[in-house]
Amino acid sequence: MTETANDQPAKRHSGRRERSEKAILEATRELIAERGVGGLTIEGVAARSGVAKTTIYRRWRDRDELALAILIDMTAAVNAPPDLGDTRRELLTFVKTASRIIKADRIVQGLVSEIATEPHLSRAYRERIVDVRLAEVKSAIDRGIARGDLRPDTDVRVAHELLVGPLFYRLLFSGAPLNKAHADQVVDAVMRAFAAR
Amino acid sequence: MTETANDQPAKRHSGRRERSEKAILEATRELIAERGVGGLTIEGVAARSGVAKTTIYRRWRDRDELALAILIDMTAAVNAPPDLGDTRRELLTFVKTASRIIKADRIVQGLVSEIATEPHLSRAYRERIVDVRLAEVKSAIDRGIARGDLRPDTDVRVAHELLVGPLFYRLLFSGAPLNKAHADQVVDAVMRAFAAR
Amino acid sequence: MTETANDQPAKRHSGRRERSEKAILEATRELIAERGVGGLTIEGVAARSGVAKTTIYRRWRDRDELALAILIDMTAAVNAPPDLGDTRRELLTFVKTASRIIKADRIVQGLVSEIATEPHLSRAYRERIVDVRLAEVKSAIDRGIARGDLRPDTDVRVAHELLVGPLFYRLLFSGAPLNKAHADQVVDAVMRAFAAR
Amino acid sequence: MTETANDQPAKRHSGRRERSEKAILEATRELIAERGVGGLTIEGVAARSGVAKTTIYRRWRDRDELALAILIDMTAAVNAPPDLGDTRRELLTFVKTASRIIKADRIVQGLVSEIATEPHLSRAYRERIVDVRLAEVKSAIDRGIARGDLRPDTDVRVAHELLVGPLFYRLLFSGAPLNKAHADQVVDAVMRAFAAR
DNA sequence: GACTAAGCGAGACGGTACGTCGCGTCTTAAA
DNA sequence: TTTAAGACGCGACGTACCGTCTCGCTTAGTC
Repeated sequence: MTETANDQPAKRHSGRRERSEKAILEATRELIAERGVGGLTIEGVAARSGVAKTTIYRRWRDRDELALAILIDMTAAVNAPPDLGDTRRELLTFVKTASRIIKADRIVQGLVSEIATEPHLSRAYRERIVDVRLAEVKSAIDRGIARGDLRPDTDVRVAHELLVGPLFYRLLFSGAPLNKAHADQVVDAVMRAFAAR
Repeated sequence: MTETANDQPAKRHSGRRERSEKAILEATRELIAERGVGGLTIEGVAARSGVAKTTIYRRWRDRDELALAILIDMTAAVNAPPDLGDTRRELLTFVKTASRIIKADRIVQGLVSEIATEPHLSRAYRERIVDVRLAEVKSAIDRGIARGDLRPDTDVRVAHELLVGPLFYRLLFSGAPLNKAHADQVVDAVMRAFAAR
Repeated sequence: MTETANDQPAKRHSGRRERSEKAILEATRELIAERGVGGLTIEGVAARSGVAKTTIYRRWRDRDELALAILIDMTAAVNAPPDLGDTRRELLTFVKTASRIIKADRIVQGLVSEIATEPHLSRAYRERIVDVRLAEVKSAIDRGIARGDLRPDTDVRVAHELLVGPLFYRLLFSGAPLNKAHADQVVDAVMRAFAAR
Repeated sequence: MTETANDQPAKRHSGRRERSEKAILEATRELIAERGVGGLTIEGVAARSGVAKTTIYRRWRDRDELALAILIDMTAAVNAPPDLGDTRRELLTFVKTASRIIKADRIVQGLVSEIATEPHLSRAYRERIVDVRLAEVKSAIDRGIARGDLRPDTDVRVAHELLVGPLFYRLLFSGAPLNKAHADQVVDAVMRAFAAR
C-alpha cells in the first residue's frame, strides 16, 4: 500500500471544492479570532472569503457546525504525550497542552453551550475530542501504573476529569488564570490522589 | 379603595412593579423549563406573562441578564453545608448539592457560553456564585484541617475546582452521568489528595 | 352617521403606520413603472422606500399581495360612466376607460398569471374589480334598454365580456393596439349584437 | 435487436438527443399538470427526467421557453374546423375547441404574464398561435360570407377577438365557467353582430 | 475495428431574493 | 409616572432556484 507515483486518485475532478473550503475555513478562523464565536456569521464568512453563502451551507448545516469543525480541527491537531519516562511530567505535559488549546481564540467558551445542548454536537465533540483525550490520559496512566507510581485501580475517567475539570472551571466560570503554577497544583493533587500504596 | 392621603408608608414603589416582575420571572422559568435557555425569548416572555416587552427591558438589559437572574436566583437559594462532624460527609454533601443544582433545567448548559464570554455576566456569576461556593468549601475544609483530616496547607481554591470541575466536565462535555457513585469517587480522590500527613 | 366635529377616531396612535405605508406604496409604484411587475422585489421596495423589509411583510403577505394592492388601488379609482343620454357613447366611454387602465404601467400583464392562479388573489380581483366593472356596465345597459336601444333580454355578463374580452386579448396575446378605432369597432359590434328588435 | 450496420438512414442526429428531449418534455408536462406552471422548475425537470440541468439549458434558454414549447405543442395540435356547411356550427366548434385547449392543465394561466411581458415569448405566441387561430376563423367567416350569412365587410380580427376574448376573460379574471351555454351565447352574439343585411 | 469529437451526467459554484425570527428602540394613550 | 400595546429599523437566518462552469465518461459516426 505504498504511495507509488500515481498518487492522486482522490482528486476527482476540479480542486474547486478544496479551494473554496480552504477559503471558508480561513475566513472563519479570522472572524472568530477577531470577534469571537458570537461574532461569527455565515454572511460574514461568505463576504470575507468571497464564497457564496450557499457554498458554505452545502458543507455545514449551520453556524454551529462550521464553528465545531474549526474547534475539532484545532483540538484534534494535538497528539498524545509520548513516554517521557516520568509519570508526573507526562501528566503535566497533558495538562499544559490542554490548557493551551482550550484558551485558543475563545472558541471553547463560545461553543460550549451549543456542545452541551445540541445532541448532534455533543456526540461529535465526545467522539472526536473527549474520547481521544481520554485515550491519551489512559496511556500515560497505564505507564504510571506499570512504573509503580500510580495505584493499579486508578479510574482513568475520573483521573481525566480531575485533570481537566479544574481547567474548564477556571476558563468558563471562575476566571482564574490557567498557568504553569496551576497546572502543577492540579497534577500534584492528582498524583497524590492516585499514588500507589 | 380610593387613594387617600394615608397610604401605607412601607409600600415603597407601586405594587405594579412587583406584580409584573413576578409575572416575568415566572414566565421566564416556564419557558426555560419547556424549551431550554436557547428557547428563551424576550418576546416569548412578554407574550406569556402578559407584560409589555418594554417593561422587561426596563429591568434587564437583555435576554442573558434575565436568564442570569433566574440562574442566580436558583443557585443562590442553596446554603452552605452545616458542620456534620465528618469531613468526608460534608464534602460529599457539597458535591451532591452542586450536582443537583447544575443539572436543573439545563440552565447552566444554555448560559455557560454567555457567562464565559460576556464580562458583565462573568463578574456577576463570579461574585454571586463562585465566591459563595468557594466560601462554603472553605468552611468545610477549615473544619477538616481543624479535625486533622486534611493537611493545613490545603489550597481551598484548587480543592474547590477538583470537587466541581469533574461535575461540569461531565455536564458540559463528556455527557457521563452525575450520580452518587461519581460524587463518591470525586470526594474520595480529593480526600486522598489533601489528606493530612 | 354624519361626520361631526370629532372625526378622527380612526387615527389610533401615531401616523408612523401611515407614513411608512405611503413610502412603501410610492416605491412600489416607481419600481413597477421602471422595471415592470417582474422587477418588483420586496428587497427593492425596502431599499428604495427606506423602510425595513419586515415592515412590508407586516402589511402584505408577499410580493403578489403588494402588487395586487397597487393594481386594485389604480383600477378602483375609476368611476362608473354617468348617464350621457346616449347608449353608444356610454359604452364607448366605458371601453375607453377600461383600455386606459389596463395598459397602465403594464401591471395587469405582470400580475395576470398570479390573479388567474392564486385563489386568494382571484377572489380579491373578482370582488374588487370584476364585480365593480360589471355593475357599471349593467347601469349603462339598463339605461340602454329603457331607452329602447337594447333588447330587454340582454345578458349583462356576456355583454361585459364582449366589451372587455377583446381588450385583454389584444393586451395579453395578440399585441394589436388598443385605440379609439378598436374601441369603436367593439362597441359597434356589441350594439348590433344586442340591438332592440 | 442488436445494432447492425444498416441503421435507419433517416436517423440523423444521434438518438440520444431525441431520447433526452422526450424525457424532458414528459417530465415538464407532468410537473405542470401536478403543480402548475408556477411549480415548474428546471431543477425539478432535471430530477424527474434523469437528465442533467445542462442538457435542458442546451435546448431552451430558460424556464419560460420550455413552458412555451409545451404550450405551443399542445395548442398547435388542434386543426381548423372543416367546412360543416353551417356557419353557426363552425364558429361554435371553433369556440368550443378553443375553450377546451385553454383550460388544459392551467398552462395558459401560468404563462400568460410571461407571454404578455417578454417580447421573445410574445412573438412566438403570436406567430405560432394567434395567427394560426386567426386563419382558422378567417376561413370559417369567409365561408359564412360566401353563404350570405355574414356581412361582407366583417372584420375577421375583431370577430376573432369577440369570440375568444370572453373565454380568456372568464379563464383569467372572472372565474365564470367555460361551458356549452356560454359558447352558445358568445357565438349567437357574434352572429348577430355580423349578420348580413 | 479503432478513433475522435460531440453530447451528456454530474454537480460545484456565485448569486438574488425569499419570507422568518427576534432584537432592542421608540411612540402613544390609558391607568 | 408607569404601563400595555405594538410599529419600527435592523441583522441574520437558512432555503430555493437560477444560470454558468468544468469535468470525465459514453457513444456514435468516420476512417
